[in-house]
Amino acid sequence: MRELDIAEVAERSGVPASTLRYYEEKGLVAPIGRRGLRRVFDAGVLDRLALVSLGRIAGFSLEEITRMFAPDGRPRIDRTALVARADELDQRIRRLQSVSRGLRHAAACKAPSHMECPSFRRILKAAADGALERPGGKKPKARKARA
Amino acid sequence: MRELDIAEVAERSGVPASTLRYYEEKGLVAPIGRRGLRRVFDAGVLDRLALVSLGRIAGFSLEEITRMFAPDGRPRIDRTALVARADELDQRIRRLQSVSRGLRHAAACKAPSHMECPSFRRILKAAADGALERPGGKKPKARKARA
DNA sequence: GCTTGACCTCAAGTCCACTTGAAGTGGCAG
DNA sequence: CTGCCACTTCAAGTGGACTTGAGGTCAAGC
Repeated sequence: MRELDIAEVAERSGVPASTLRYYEEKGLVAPIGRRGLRRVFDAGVLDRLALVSLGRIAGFSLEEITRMFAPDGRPRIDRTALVARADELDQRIRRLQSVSRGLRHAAACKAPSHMECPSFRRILKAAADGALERPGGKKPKARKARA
Repeated sequence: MRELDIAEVAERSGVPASTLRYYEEKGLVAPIGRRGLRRVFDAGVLDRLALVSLGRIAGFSLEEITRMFAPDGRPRIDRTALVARADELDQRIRRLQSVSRGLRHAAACKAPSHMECPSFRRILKAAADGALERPGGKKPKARKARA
């Protein structure tokens, strides 16, 4: 079991030391001890951080991630919740694909105004429709689309 | 050309009046005039807002959106930049797909610890590798992955 | 033993996209 | 003409995720 000091963890994970302290405060990671004042981490923290990273990318808040894989300390996860999240993520992915198509269309379309193009409008709508009700917390935007 | 008051725009777009004022301040939308103090919007603002929404979903900051489709006022867009953005977005989508797979795998995998599973580790790596260098501004996370 | 400087703590600051609140204005129904 | 209240302005507040700064500690090399 390798012991790492905070600078090594920072270097190997790419997560700044200040962030590591912040994560510790939030209960996302924990040093296995101290050498004087200095934190001593187990190399396993790198996996932990990778998991945090995964969660962040998936759109979870730190708070959610904390609850997810560390109610006690083990990476215990509610499998049902995970699948639900994956479903949400897939939904988001589909919208992003719409947006990507929209961007490419906008780049290619010769119409003077993109808004005149039916296919662009359709894409726009597809992307916008999903804009409501975000889980992770990126952009709720519209709660009552049309009265 | 229909004229809308701020409440109508808010209702039809789902964007709160406070946000519309904020957007105006940021140069994202503009009323065509005033009736007394009150803003009067052209119905076209709805398209504009849809475009803003599209941009937000794509991960652009308001600042970027402003520059993108309104250097002067028309929806002038740099097509090359758009394609570049679409490419970035596709890259992001691929990472998200990795994350989705990771979540589903975590939910299904019977290994006591996910970290023991090679396929999970692979997925994790795929997701993490792209975690650097974000455009829109969601999470740069690591600037110097490994020294 | 002394200096060095990486590490520590804690409070405050930053960024982004908004939201909220207080105080004021004025269009329009009655 | 009056009064209501939807609209206005401007300043300040919010929240999440960090970062920064001031001031302090201590392990280690000289």
